[in-house]
Amino acid sequence: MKPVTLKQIAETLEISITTVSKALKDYPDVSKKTRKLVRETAKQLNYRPNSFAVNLRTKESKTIGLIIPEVVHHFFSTVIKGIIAQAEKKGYLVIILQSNESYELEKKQIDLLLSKHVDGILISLANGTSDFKHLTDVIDQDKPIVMFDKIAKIVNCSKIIIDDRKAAYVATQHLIDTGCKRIAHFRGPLLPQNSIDRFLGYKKALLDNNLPYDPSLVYICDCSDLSFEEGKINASKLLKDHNDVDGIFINTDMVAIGAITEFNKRGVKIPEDISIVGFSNWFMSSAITPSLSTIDQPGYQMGKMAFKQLYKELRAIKRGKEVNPKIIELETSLIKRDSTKTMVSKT
Amino acid sequence: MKPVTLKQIAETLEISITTVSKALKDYPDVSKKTRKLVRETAKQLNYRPNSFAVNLRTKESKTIGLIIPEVVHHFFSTVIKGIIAQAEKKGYLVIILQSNESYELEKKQIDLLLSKHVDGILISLANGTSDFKHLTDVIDQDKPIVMFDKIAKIVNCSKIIIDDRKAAYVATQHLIDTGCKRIAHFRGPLLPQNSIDRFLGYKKALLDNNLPYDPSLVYICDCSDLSFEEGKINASKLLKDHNDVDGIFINTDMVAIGAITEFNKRGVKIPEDISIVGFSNWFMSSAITPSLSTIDQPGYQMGKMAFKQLYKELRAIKRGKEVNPKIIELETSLIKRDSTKTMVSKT
DNA sequence: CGATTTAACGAAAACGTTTTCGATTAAAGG
DNA sequence: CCTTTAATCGAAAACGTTTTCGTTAAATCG
Repeated sequence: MKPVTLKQIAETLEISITTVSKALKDYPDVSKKTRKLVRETAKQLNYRPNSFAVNLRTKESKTIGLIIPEVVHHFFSTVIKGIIAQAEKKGYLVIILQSNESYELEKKQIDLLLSKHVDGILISLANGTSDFKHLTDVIDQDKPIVMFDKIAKIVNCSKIIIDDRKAAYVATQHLIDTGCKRIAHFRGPLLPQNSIDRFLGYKKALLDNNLPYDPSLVYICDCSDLSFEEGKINASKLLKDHNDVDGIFINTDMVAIGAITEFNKRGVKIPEDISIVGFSNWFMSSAITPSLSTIDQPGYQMGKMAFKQLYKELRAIKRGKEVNPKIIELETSLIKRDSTKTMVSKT
Repeated sequence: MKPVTLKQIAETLEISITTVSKALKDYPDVSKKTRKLVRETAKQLNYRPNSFAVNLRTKESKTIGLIIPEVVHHFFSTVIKGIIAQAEKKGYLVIILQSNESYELEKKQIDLLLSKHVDGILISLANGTSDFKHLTDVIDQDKPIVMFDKIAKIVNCSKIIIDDRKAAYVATQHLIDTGCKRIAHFRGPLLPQNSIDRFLGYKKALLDNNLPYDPSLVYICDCSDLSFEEGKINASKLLKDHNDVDGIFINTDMVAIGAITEFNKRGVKIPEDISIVGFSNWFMSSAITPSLSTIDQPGYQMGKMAFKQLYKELRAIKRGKEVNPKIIELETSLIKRDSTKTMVSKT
């Protein structure tokens, strides 16, 4: 029950292995008759090219690696879906690894992927990653790498992102437009770029509207798998520390929903007492009461674009051409729901 | 900048390729000195074994395939996480494919994985799959396959499951114990085994408690990505059709949460008017108000066990031993929350 | 009819590793 | 001093494919 090889086809047809190979790959120097004959017996014997041998010869595996901080996450799994779908279209398979937001793991996994000779790598950085040698190593090996969502500006490779700063600005501006005067921010961890950018967008919106920036109104959360809880905790803290806050821009929908849950429990009315804007447009944000205004973050498209860009570079490298990194910015949009409304009392 | 090979190490050390290979693989017939020497220069030159060549020689890729109906799904992504984590421990990589609940795609993907020569396959079946030749094909090729969650009883391979029937029975019994007399069921699609089993468990619990089984109380939902909406829709229908229902056992937490949202909106009190039990213990079920009683479905452990079993079979096959399929049943548990409470008015 | 082109095929090298088996040398034993 | 044994090493085949380059025979041309 050994798998069928070119050799066996060659033997049953009493021709050479070379001809069989050529026939199957539509080389011009093989007659129509033999070509047809080979094709038929190949199908009959259920021949499958041994991909190991093909890989060795062609030096490519038609496989890419994907490193993601956390698989169990609505946004990321949406990105994964986009990547897989697009890759499959082009005949590529995707090996997924999870960094668990750990720089050490991320490093090991890059190494693992390189040793498995994937053709390219897609990555969204771990929160803790602040050294980038493992990433430049990939580029040095002439393998394309493209980052998405959580990127490092300093690394010279293609990136698929959204304008977190602008989106955060829009979100905060919306709170201001609906009458909020004292706006808090539940931000993400300190390191990742997008968490920084969202904070900066928030800050800039305040200043542009002549509202004072008060650092004590900024709460940090890890955004780990406990982010729902973090939302509740920070909501409690906020109520205790600042009873004059009338709006919050929150780094993530899940944290926002935690906060809403807490506010609901405590009888704080949304948006009458406090308006809230989240981020990412998680589907639950339209389900909760009150429904959550948020920024739509196009995960599926991000995955799609990430692979498309990688594919471009894959082909460029194959042809020996130089690739010049591209930064693709995807559009976001503000989705207005019930957690923000223009209040007469506020205006 | 070509990658370093055994040959280059051999040349710089002026020994044979054979010895280099043996030194790196700790063969006994190589002296400590040369072993050390080889090791050092290998590290120095940053040698990585060419996995393509290794694959070709050893006939294994240390890679497994994973086919899942839908990646963007909390339960499944939890399973994925378990699989990846366990696989990484054993030095295996995971290629993920998504069947989109389509039998045709599933078939193609199995074929794709086989042609890529993965060492084994993990699969959770698409809802539409009712023919199993593509699966038995895998077994015929002497490659292990193990199913999880959505399985086909008829295929002779290992399976990691929960006792859906029992769990559904427990859930329904809990509704009865808390005083419900007329219990509806929002079930999943008609084909997949677990949706059938949950329905049967529901039915059996009714009959065992001398409650009549009324088919008109059973509502079907696709459990696609719209399941939240389905919950709302079915909740509305139920209110219109049967105003005497006092309990619902719902196939999935997400549908249940949709239903709760709808009931909340319409002023139907949970659990006073209607008690609800969901299924899977999605983390949002503890977040919603009222919090949802549900059945805990151990996704991470399921993924872990699935890979472990596959790994066992992988090793058995490698040693030429016969594998006898195993069916592993994971424990579930009823989690009582606020959507079910013993009501004086009901008892 | 001889010379040249064209069509069809095959031999063989190469990809980089693993592993078997034989060869060589030195140490041990008689 | 010769034979046996152990310790090191290397030659070579094999894995299955792709691709270059020759070779042969038939067809074309002047």
